[in-house]
Amino acid sequence: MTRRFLITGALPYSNGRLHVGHIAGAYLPADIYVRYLRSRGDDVLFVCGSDDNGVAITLSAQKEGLTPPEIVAKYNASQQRAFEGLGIDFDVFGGTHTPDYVERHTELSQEFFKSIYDKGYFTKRTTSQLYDVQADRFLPDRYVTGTCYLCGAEGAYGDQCEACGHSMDPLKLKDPKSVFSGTTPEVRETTHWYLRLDEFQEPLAQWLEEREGWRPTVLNFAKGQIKLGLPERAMTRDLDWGIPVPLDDPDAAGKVLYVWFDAPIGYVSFSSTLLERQGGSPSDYEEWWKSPDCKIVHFIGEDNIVFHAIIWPAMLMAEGTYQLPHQVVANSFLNIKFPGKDEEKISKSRGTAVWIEDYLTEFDPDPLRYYLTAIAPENARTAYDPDEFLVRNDSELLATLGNFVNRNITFAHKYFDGKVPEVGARSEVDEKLLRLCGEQAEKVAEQLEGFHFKAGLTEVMALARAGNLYLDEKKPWSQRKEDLAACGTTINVCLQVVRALMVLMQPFLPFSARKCLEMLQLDESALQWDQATTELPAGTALADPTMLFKKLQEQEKK
RNA sequence: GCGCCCGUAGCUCAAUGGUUAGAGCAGGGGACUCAUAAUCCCUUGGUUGCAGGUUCGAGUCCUGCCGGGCGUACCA
Repeated sequence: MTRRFLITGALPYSNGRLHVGHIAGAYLPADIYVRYLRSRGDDVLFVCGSDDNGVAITLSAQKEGLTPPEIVAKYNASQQRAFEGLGIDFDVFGGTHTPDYVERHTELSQEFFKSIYDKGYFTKRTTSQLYDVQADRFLPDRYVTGTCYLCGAEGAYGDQCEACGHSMDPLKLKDPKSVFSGTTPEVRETTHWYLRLDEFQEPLAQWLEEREGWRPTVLNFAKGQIKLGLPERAMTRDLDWGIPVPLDDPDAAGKVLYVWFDAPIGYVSFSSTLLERQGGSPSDYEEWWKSPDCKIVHFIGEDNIVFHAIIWPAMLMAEGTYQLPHQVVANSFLNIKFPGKDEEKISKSRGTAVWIEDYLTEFDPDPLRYYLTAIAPENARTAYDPDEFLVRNDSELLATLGNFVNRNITFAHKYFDGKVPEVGARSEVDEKLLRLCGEQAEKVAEQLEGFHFKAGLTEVMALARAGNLYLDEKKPWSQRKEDLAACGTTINVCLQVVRALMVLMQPFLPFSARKCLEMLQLDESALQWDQATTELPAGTALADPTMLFKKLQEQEKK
């Protein structure tokens, strides 16, 4: 029976380019999973897009001398280039304030909000907040500085004093200044709508308790937050950039939805836009989002756990007609280790990032996909090391996998007229290796079904290693001189392994799998998972060998 | 300060409380030559951060300590 999956990648904020951390965290594992599912014949919708709303967009825009729509367009395009270059192949890459998507997004977000509103899960509340008269805007806590009223340190932020670590009430800060204009803000009253998360504390706790197969990091964090208690959270903001609050109430005038309220709805609205574009009805998204036979899997980074494992499910519970996520897969952050320096966090401002667009000017996508999967921060933080990237490309990816494919294709060309040689009587050694293809296919599948991408990749490499070992045992370069038929059998068996490897590597290394496909002169359907053990007939003509991977380290001559 | 997470070989990572803690890479030695000097075999390497405790049995559970990280801008 065909399974159905709706897979999402966390919406990247459209005020910056993508770096290796983004990819390792959410998008690469999501893409691997999707490619795997598709090769199994499952029905998959793979959805992503940029997160275009919120105060940070307006600030970034200001900083770059652009309008919000301009900065959104700029980075949405940049991100799409990066994804495309890496072969991260979404069915749709929308944007919550991007032309072609914003209309549907607005509509669905407002509907969603109103639905929760009608059910009484919002509290309308008026509070005092600091207001920057000159900049004509309310100040988020983080955008106020002043003197800490607890320790007296200067430069405390409205949400926290970095000197003593205490959280701050921005209204109590001494000598407050707006980060925007530097002027002294005044206190004004403002009204917002707060989501009553407390109403969902019990249902959420219960729901999380029943989750199976979730990573402990996700569950522990979410359960811990719930145990601390879920305060009401304002779901509206005083801002002129975003989705207007859809209420007739005069207090709602000029206000927008909190960016984290509308962002996850982007998954839904992009789905809707996509399905309509494919000739369906805009409401077709309900077959994915509201049908229990479809499994929804969110891939995110660790900073998103609170939203995807608590707030978004709470929103869904409040709205009432959607199903809850089947899985929330979160990776930890990826640190970076530059030569001669200590491991450190990826930081845009300190320039300690490896940008995807930069990477792609120099290297092919698959080596990065390989390396980022091999070091994926699935359980704990790991570090990206540019030198190690080169080493692992040369000594693992190229030497073990690429070389195995290459030596067999080349051998067939040299001694068997560029064709798959006839297979004679197979020995137990031959049979064992052929069996291993199926066994490894099962192991890889099992790991991927459980979201263990790193372990899955290890099993792919294990097959390549077994192939190399087999070659060394059979020594076809010697067999050739003594018994050409036996030699043919050996190469035939190896080419079966090449075919299996092609199928198994496809989710991880799609570009290289395609090269294999071309060398074996097979069509697309050969990449289906169950084709891993389909025998490549003797006599099949092979295309000229092409290198799957390039050597990247400087060769020290000698 | 408080809360949470983490600490396993030089590096990246594994080990439902159950034999002697395992792989890959890197290092050392050897074999081979089809292949991108790739491959294959052998090998070095660990007081599982430290100290206690529970248990027939602890890398795994508990307590304390040390170290790092997160909770806090840019950020997955």
